[in-house]
Amino acid sequence: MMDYNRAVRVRAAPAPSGSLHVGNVRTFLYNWLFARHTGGTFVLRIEDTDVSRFTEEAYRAVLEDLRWLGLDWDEGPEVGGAHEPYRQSERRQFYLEAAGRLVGGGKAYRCYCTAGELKQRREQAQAERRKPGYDGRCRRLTQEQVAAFEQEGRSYAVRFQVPDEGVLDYEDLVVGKIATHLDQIDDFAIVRSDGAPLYHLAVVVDDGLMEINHVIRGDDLMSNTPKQILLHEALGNAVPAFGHLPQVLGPDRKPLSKRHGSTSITDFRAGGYLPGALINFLALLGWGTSDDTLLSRDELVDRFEVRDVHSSPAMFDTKKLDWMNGEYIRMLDDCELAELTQPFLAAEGLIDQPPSAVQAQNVQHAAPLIKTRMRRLSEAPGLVGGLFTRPEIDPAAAEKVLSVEHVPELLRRASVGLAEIEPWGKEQVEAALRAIAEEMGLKPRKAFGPLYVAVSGTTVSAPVFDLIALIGRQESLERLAIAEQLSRELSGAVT
RNA sequence: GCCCCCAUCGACCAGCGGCCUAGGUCGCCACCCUUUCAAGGUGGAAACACGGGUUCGAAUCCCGUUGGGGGCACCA
Repeated sequence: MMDYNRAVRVRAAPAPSGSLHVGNVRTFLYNWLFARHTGGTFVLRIEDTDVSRFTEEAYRAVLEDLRWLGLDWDEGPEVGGAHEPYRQSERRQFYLEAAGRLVGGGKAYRCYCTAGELKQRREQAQAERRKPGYDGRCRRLTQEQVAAFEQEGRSYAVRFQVPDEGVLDYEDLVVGKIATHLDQIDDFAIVRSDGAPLYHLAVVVDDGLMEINHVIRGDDLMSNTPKQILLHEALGNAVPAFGHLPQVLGPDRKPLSKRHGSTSITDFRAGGYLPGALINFLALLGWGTSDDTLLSRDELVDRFEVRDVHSSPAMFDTKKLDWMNGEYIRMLDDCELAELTQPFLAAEGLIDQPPSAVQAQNVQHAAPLIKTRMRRLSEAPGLVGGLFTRPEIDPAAAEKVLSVEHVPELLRRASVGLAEIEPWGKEQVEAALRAIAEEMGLKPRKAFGPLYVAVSGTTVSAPVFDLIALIGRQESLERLAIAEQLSRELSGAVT
């Protein structure tokens, strides 16, 4: 079927506009999987030709995101390679040289139309229901007209001359056979009138120079492909194979974008997602096998085939990601989980950064208690916050649980019971409290609910016997006292 | 307006002409377990967009319709 006798060379080509968007990450991931699966080379190239739009900070964010995700590149910024540099802003000479060759060879020409003229003609064309692209007028300029423009010092852009008719077709790696009528494509600009090389030129020159032989990218770029094939041919490059990935959709079935909320890697990281889970999830968006859904990086690499990638768009389903992230959290051992949880506790001010020895110890104890209860690391503070600081009692929980008639009595007895325990430990705490529940003839649910509120401030948290044991006798008794007081007020008022 | 792409449960994936009374996973519902909440276990509801062909036979191939998306820049 598909023949990879050439060593595969693919690239990720982000425009550095800050933390990466998950949609782009999926594209990069597929390239990466393809390279790793075939033993090929994964190149990272930064597409920052439009210098005014991009910052150094955004550039670093991109590298940082890729590293966090574990998508390592074989050639590119900071690792080097045979085709340096890997930032387009530093490769201008190559583009200009290529543009010169194209003009010299009669494959491209100077266009003296101004932005204003172009805009006006475009609008007129649209008004007349004609296609809005460039009309090719500067192609037919006479010697005299050119001389006149040059005389008045008018600046020019460089346009690629596209054949007026004919059909260009290619076999798309994921979509299949694609045919384009060349009359649909107008003479597109490859160098701006201020001398800045444009996207199409830069991409084609770089893909040629870097010997990229498989271009896998979003299908929003699909209609660019004929243009780029034409450019490759004009430049004498080996034309790479192209594959176009469908968009990742938001819950409203529109392409996923900022307005859907958190879509950048930074957001997911801050939201408590693990890179492995995100990778696993993204890989399955548009590609998959029937049997397994939890796939390690190696398994993904092993099974991934570009030809199995879907040509239909997929929706980004946060629910499934959350579930999967929970699965990945459960695969962590307690030490790893404690380590990963620390920043989230610190962010809530529950522990110091770095944590004190006691705090670190407590986080370690907390890990097994929260492991099965979390889908995202950011949920840790809500589950075990009470371990580090005395929580506010949630009014709703108090109203619901503490206002019940038997509760003051229950909490008082619990205090007495806990005061007498010797030695202090989880088993003893549990035994004592269960004994009290039995004495009072209370079902576990009724008996322990108020304890949760007293200790955690809410009815939802890590198991309460563990919490009490970890918090210690002194602090536990104080919290019980506070809750008992509140309970007296509430139950008195209510009944 | 013109060009291009897409179409299986709510979602993701399996299905490559008979094994499909359409399978798995998430989510949802119910039950079990249970100190809350989870996790775990068991079971359940839930889809081939529509219309024509081709074929002995179509979710699978072809053509239309409808619906969705993308593109038509001196952005990338």
